[in-house]
Amino acid sequence: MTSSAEPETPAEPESDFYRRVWGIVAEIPCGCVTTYGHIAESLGARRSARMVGWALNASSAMPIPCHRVVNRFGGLSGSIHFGGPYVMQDLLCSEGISFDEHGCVLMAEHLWIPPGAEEEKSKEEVSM
DNA sequence: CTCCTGACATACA
DNA sequence: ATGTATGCCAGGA
Repeated sequence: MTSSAEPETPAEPESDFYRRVWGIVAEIPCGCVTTYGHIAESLGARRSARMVGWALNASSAMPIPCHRVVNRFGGLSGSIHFGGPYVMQDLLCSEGISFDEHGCVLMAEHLWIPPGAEEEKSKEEVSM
């Protein structure tokens, strides 16, 4: 290797923010789903929940289970960009995830919280 | 170069 | 409780 070649980062395709999102989404266990807010919160930017969605948009060419990322309502938001919400339902269904009458994921049964987000929260109840 | 939109969430009125 | 407005950052027109 050339001595002046960086070990990595030949050219950051996207912001580190994106990679962070992909890292978390990629950590989502099978049969579980997470929400934009929780991902953003684990990143320390709960206000940037939008950016999380953008990161997923850029992850179209990445091994990121976007179908495991749902909105606060448990609805498959990214399903639209996948070419069909039914495609995702079948995908999630194959992972053992169930849906309700509205076609939303049963977050109460499959909601997964990324590591770090749990520590950040619980700050409003501590002031007891 | 500038403005708006965009796969959401939260806060305030 | 509902609705409107804003925030985040980046990409597209």
